[in-house]
Amino acid sequence: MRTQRSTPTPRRGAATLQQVADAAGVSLATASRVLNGSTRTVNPELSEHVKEVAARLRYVSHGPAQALARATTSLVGLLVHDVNDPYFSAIAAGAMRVARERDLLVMVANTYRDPDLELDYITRLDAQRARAILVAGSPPVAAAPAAALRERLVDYVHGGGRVVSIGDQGPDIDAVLPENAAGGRAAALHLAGLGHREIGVVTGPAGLVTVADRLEGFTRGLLEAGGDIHTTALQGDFTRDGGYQATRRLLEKHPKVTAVFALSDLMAVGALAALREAGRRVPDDVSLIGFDDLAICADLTPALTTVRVDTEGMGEQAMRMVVAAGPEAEAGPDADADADAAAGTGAGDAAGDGVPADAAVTAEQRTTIQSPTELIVRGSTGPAVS
Amino acid sequence: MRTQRSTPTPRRGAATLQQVADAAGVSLATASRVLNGSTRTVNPELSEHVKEVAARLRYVSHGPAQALARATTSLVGLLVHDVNDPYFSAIAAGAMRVARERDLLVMVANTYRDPDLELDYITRLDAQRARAILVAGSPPVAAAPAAALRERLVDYVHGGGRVVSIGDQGPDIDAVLPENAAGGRAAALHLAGLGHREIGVVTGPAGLVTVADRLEGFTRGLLEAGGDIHTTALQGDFTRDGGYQATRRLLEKHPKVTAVFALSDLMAVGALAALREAGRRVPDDVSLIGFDDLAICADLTPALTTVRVDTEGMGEQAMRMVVAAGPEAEAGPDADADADAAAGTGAGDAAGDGVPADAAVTAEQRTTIQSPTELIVRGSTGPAVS
DNA sequence: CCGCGATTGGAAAGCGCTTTCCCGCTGTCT
DNA sequence: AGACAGCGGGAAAGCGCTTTCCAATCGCGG
Repeated sequence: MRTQRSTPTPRRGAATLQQVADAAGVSLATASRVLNGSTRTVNPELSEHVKEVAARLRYVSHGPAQALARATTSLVGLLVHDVNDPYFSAIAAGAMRVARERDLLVMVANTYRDPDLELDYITRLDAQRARAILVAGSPPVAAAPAAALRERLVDYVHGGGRVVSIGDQGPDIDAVLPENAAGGRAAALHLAGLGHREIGVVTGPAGLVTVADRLEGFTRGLLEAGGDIHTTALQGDFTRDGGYQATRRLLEKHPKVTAVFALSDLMAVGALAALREAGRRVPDDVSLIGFDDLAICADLTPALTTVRVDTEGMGEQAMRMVVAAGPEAEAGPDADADADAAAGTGAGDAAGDGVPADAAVTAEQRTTIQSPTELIVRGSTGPAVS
Repeated sequence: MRTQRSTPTPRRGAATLQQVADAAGVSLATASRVLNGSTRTVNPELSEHVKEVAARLRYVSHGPAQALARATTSLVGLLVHDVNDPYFSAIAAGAMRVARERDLLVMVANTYRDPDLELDYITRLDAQRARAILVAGSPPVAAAPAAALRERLVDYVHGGGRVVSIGDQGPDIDAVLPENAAGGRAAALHLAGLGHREIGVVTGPAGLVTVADRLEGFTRGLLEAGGDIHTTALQGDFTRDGGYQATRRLLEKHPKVTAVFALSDLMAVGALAALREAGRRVPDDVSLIGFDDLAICADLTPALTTVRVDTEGMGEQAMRMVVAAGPEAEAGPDADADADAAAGTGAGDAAGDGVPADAAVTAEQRTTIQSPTELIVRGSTGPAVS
């Protein structure tokens, strides 16, 4: 019961290449060459004719079929904890800008920080044969899920995919890394410089690499600053409400703090609310400093002093890495020569007891890019008063 | 290694169903039935065995191939002006939640309000055979591009796709519509009730349906409230900076305003900055009211009075509509019996002359859902002082 | 004038998977 | 008992497109 090759089936909807070819009186091969790039050349007139016919028939290429035949797609996946969090939406925006330039479509997956969901999404993206996957945000806190994630990603890479993470996912995964430690250090020096000696730290879940790094830098900065500085750390969710709650507890437990360092701006927003609620004026009674420099920071009252992270830029970088690695050959080992120039952080600091090595390229030959952070002083920090 | 000589091609990367079938000693058909749902049943033991083999071989189904064979995908597109705008990221988050429930992957396209980009993205999504497309945000301001967009969408629908817009895209497109007019009216009544008689309106680009609707409701509300109220409208981009600029101009041109209505919260944030800069205290000197109820509103100083729009809910609704229409019943004209049950809107409509009919289903049989808005009174509005 | 490489169009072999038939078995109904 | 549904498994025909090969055709030098 098979119809001849004239017109297979007038399926509902789009015209097929075959139909275009028939209508134009050329072969399938020629139509394909005309309509979807090819190395082969086609007679200009013929080509024009085919294009006209295609337009008339409203032909739209069939992505899945192309993907099958070409063994590659133009889809990339983006894993974020929550698109609705400005930190991640900025990354997404950056990534999408580059994707657009490269004619890629990006599938965004909201993981809600659920490790199972992350794994599941990776599989789904893999199933779609996404050309690459961008992973934004810290890995799961628990060791087991984090390892599972890494393993799954490595698998995907072995399967021919590319992965770049924004934030560290471990030694196997290429990454663009915000200089969280440097930023934390800058925050510490700023606060110490203002004379604060009783500092509250509103942190996110211990175990989040982002949290650990920022904290580590902060601690180091405090040490560097010298003086007798006392800190109290309280932990909350890495959200506005987490910051609010943690700050409330902080004030209860340790009412004498003259400064609060919130490990993210979102938390700082919550902290600000808690501070205000407790009757503390910012920055007169208590200074507040955040981290990330979300767009809203400048419009808070007082404007929030914070550490700027180039979120959008990181998204762009990550997407660029992911696509650059297409036909390109491996770059030489000198490619990272620029990284260290950035900040005078701890270039030669071998002191490290707690200091994690900040090598730009590990033995495994993974590629990483540092994204600088910068202290932005606004109105929420001021001299300490006791 | 584990490669059998019987397998077609040990391609780089993933195992194919064929390889799994061979390794499990069953036919391709059986493997398919086991691993990817089917109506047909398979012997439990055999099934288990195939699954084991598949797991061992790390088989991951090939989406594009499935799409080709099944003539349908599990991809849906989401068109937004800018993911980085909290209004849209909230919609995206809502849509993704539902997508996740339905095992759909969503491809997000950032259009930057560029009509050409929108068209292009629709084509690209169509090419991927996206099962549906969600369009968020007002259509282009200019008539021609707007019409082109609509036409392209209708085309896509005729090709078998589903489209739902969030915000009105014209009479051909199913939509979930925020009750912008009602919200505008509520804002007007609130302000009028507080005694304001000189009101500044900070609007977005004339022509944006969203802007027009909110404005229309506002004007109507003012009329309803009666009294001798004077308004001055200034226009800016639909962004924070647009609000800032417009407000500056407003204050220059009309310094006596005692209240400002910003047509979006983002604009209100800018307005707040401009007001503060001009030395006006909010709400003592000037009341300020926004629209949308972004998460940040409550944390501004003063907390922003605004009209709540259930952005995330709209995203969910839209995605639900898009997938609900799955079975593709088509059926006779009786199939829609359920629709009207939703709201007691205008069962016996007929009435309207000037009033835009808010029928749930137009003659064209498109489906729309209203998403209610709600006035949220916070600290940025207060009694008028003269 | 003929042979030869260069072009350019077409036929056809897949890409990996779904699904329709078809076939051999059992179990059941007369 | 014989016929017949019902069930579980396999062979094979595509889905729409890319990409080898092949086969003409054309231009030219010998």
